[in-house]
This record gives sequence, C-alpha cells and structure tokens, in this order.
Amino acid sequence: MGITKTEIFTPEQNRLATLLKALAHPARIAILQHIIRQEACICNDLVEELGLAQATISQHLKELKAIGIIKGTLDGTSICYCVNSLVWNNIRKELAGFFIEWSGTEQCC
Amino acid sequence: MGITKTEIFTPEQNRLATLLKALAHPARIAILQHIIRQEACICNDLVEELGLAQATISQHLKELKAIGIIKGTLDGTSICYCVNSLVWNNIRKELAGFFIEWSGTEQCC
DNA sequence: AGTTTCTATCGCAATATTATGATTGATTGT
DNA sequence: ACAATCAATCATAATATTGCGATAGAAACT
Repeated sequence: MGITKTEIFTPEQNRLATLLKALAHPARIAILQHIIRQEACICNDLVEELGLAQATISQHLKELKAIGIIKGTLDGTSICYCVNSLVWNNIRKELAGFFIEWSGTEQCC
Repeated sequence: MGITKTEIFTPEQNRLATLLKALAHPARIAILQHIIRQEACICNDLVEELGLAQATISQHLKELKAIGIIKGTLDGTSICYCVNSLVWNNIRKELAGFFIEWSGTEQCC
C-alpha cells in the first residue's frame, strides 16, 4: 500500500531509516559534496553545478535541512548553505554505530 | 516526473545513493539487526519477528541481496540468511569514506 | 504420488518520491 | 516606489516504493 509501518519498528530503527533515506539520493550526495568542497555555497551555484531545476534543488535542500545536516543563513539576496558540524558528526556516529553492531566474522552459509 | 536523473551524477554518487537507499527502510534495518543478533536466520522467523507479511519480507530480503550485504543458502525447506562479511565491510568503508570527506570544522553561518 | 512447509514471484492498490514550470515573498540596488 | 535577483512554495505529472493476498515452485516427509 506504499505506506511504511513505522509503528511496528523501534524508534532507533525508524531514526536510522530516516537518516539514510535523507542521504539516499545522488543529488543530495552531490549537494553535500559540493558544499564540503566549496566550503559553503548558495542555491544558485548548485543549479548551475548540477543539471537540475531550481525548484528541484530547493526541494533536496529542504530534505537535507530536515535532518539538520546542513543549515542556511541569509547572505544578501542569496542563502549560504553549510554543513552543521554538530549534526554531521552525530549522524556519522549513529551510522557507524549501526555498522559496528556486527563484528565481521562469518556466521553460516 | 519521479525518475532520478542518474546520468547527470558521477558513478560514485549513484553508487552511494544506491547503497543508502537499500538500507533506508526500518524493516531492512530490523532484518539486518535480527540476522546479526541471531547469527543468521530463516525468512519465516522474520515474518513472526516483524509484523509484516511473508511477501513483504521476501521483497525486503531481495533488496538487501541486491547490494550483496546478505546471502542465503538452502537449509532443508527453508533458506538461511546471513551477512556477507566481505560486502558488509566494503559498504561500511564506502559510507565511512563519504563521511570522512569533511573534517568537521565549522565553515560559515 | 500426495501432503506439508517454506520462499519467490505476480498482480494490484495505496502512498511516496522526483522533477519541473509558475508563482510568491523577501532583499538588494536604482 | 520600482525593477531585479534569488530561494521557497504550489500545483501537477510521472515514476518508485511499500504492502499484501494469491499463486507457483522447490524440498522434505509420509
């Protein structure tokens, strides 16, 4: 039916899925990489850099802002986006924590 | 239009997005955690453990198998699923590599 | 062979995501 | 005040994802 049954999962599982989903698009990966490389950038740069419409970029930025991994401040008429270091590191830890759950030894098969 | 423009992104960006998308669902997180905790499991266990239909579990397992992070071997009538350690570690490194791209110092704002 | 058990796949319905043009709102510059 | 510029939002269309019942296929047991 297209609707994820969030109520049957733990808050941790839903949280991890939300974080991963927010990052799970090549445009959003590209946006983050560009922000990192340019050390902050404005939306209009991204429209030229990636080959997507302004409305589309704005929507992707909104999803990244939703998990807090980037923040934007007014810079004249444009908006300067940059990584929120606190959130970035927290997300890194959360994802790393999940991957550490398994030690790495073969189990069966 | 609902179709991701993969052709305008780099293979690395598309690859990362594919990996993240495969993991970006609470059911698939739960499946992985269960497989890790039980040290392998069979599909029917998951149907009872999570509250999802057998067809739905099977579909999620298919997506996890698609990126190779789990593998299944016949065990009588049932199928034993377990983590593919090689792929697991590679994916961990790929994701960690992305997060290392940024050192963690504040940039603007 | 027939039955049971388990998983994969098909077909469908409902919801979500992706992408864009058009519009709106806010700020800068004239 | 007025035009220009930039980003957010709206409305819409196309495609993807999620979920499940029903069916099919494969292996074990009688």
